[in-house]
Amino acid sequence: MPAMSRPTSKDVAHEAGVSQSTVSLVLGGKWTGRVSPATARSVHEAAERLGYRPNQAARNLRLGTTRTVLLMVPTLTAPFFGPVYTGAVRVAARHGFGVVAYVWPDDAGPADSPFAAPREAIDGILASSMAVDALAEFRGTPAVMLDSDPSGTVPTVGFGVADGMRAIVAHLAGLGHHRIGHVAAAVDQWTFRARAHALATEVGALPGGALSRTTSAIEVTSAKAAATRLLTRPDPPTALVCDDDLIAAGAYKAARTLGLDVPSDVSVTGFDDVLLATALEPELTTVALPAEEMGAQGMQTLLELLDGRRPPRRVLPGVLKVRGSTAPSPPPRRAARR
Amino acid sequence: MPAMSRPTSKDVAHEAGVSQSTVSLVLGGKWTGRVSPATARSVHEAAERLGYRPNQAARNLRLGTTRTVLLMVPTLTAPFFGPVYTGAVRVAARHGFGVVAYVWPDDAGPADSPFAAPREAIDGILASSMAVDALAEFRGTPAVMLDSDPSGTVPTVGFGVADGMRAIVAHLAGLGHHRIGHVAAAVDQWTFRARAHALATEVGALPGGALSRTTSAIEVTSAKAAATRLLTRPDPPTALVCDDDLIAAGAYKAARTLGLDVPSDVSVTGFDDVLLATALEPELTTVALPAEEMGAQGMQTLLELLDGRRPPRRVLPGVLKVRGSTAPSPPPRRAARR
DNA sequence: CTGAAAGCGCTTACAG
DNA sequence: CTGAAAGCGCTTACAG
Repeated sequence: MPAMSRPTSKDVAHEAGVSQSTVSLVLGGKWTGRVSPATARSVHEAAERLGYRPNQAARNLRLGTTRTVLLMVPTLTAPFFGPVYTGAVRVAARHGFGVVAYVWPDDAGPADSPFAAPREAIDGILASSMAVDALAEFRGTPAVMLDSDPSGTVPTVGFGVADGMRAIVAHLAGLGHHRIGHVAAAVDQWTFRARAHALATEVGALPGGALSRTTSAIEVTSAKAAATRLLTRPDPPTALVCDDDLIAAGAYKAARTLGLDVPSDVSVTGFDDVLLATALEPELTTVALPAEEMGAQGMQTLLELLDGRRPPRRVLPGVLKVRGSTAPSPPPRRAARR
Repeated sequence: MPAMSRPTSKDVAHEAGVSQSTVSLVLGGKWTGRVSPATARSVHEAAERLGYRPNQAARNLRLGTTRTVLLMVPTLTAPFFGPVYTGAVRVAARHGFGVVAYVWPDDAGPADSPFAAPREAIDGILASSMAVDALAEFRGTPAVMLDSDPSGTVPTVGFGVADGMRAIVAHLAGLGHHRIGHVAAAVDQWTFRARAHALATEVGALPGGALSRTTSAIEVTSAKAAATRLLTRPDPPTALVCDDDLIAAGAYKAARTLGLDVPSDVSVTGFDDVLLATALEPELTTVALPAEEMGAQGMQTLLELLDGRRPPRRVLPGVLKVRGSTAPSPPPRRAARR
């Protein structure tokens, strides 16, 4: 045979001397009692010989389903999304679904063509940490939003972010802190707005509570600068509450550069509990967010949705991990000098 | 209209009072000069009204292409793969391709069904950090391997891993180190075998060079234990070469627990230069691997392959980043006590 | 136990 | 400028 294209089920049928239907039945595993074992074997052999693999596009078209779910995330560079994916895959696999990750928005832009391939050949969408309007162009596709604004009509799985902040403030207050600095993530996501709101509320309710606030990119250099701003104020905070573990790492650097010890001069807390949290010295007090569980429950929710059910809104509690970066508030001191 | 399924181009045609072909032409953007502007407008309006979105499966079947590439990675939890994805997307977007990430092997297992959906409805595969046989079940699909054994027949894009190790050893030797400990990653990947081999060769070529070696999972606790083993030997190394930045973080912890200062008592190096490297104190001397560039060049290579060309093998140099974790070798000392 | 036929929803020559 | 028809490669009733 000369250079030829990929074999189809027709080729297999011809090779095995049977009809296309028989090939489909056999290869689809639905042949017992309908096709003789001998025929089945010869079909398998023919398929093997030809290196046949079914065309998914045809299959999807015929079946009207892809058994594939798209996990839409704003970035794959944050350590948070790996576990989310892993959790989603775990439950998807049990139901014969595949999960594929997709970063949105991407550089391709929607202007290119209204036919953006990977976004459509799917049965459902799991969208993590996005604004609701991200789903606008997917209307009609069943979707579940993760770690996002729960006020919309789309089912969500969220974290108990406010409770997490509450736990941090309670912990800090118990150590005698009441001048708190918030190094907030300069990222326009619901979760960070919720964190800021909860923190402000909690510190406001604290006797003598004083909150200072600045924002930072989720990145060490920027976080160091931001923390430095807070720490060099006239009446500096004794504890820095950071929106993310990576920001906390920047706060450590700021403190050290200013000659302050973590935690005896200044306490630092993070959020997420990624690998970095225990790689740091001292290990970081932070709120662990069950990212993998979020992926799992998100997929669970999506599966229920695809099943025609009305899944409940789910909220996963964050867990405060007290480690070495928080300690009793030091006696009042002057502002550190740069 | 009662509860109905998703509209098709036929529905749009009917709504606009034109034929299916006209709808396809208009919505595909190939209408100028072939369809009157008025007709085109009414098609667009009808499509809008109905919330029409084309069925990708049908489109893919008809066109025989998906303009989608699968990025296969062993995990999404390692910080390395985010940039690889990002780089791949960057060049894919320029060519109208989408990129979708897929972790393999996954829990689904191949036993479930020979028809694994997401793996097939694609034009090509970018497989990162995998054994060659990972591609076995994808035979026929154009593929490029990243950071993998280059000895096979599949085109590859790799890192100059050996040169990176060479640079590390040269740097360390220049500081007077010759007793080197290798905290190797206990991961069966080509890149780590290449690192081990290069390091052994380089240290072997060093006057008085002595290499000790142990392995560790790519994870802080395991790395700490591994580094401790090396550091508590009778004639301990003065420098620890770690296969990964995260392992280096564990080495820091081991040193501190043993009362050793990094870098004055023991130098530590990493590999990769992920965010963590500069979050640590002292900042980590490591070899930066251009992960994003690998993704970009990998996609470039795949595009060439899809184009029927025979792309060259590409190698990207690692760059030694000298930071605070390496210093001149200390005078000989006794083994540290646990 | 096996085959012929229809049809999933597109796109693209081909006619007119 | 517009439409009717074929066909991409499957799967699934339906006949026999």
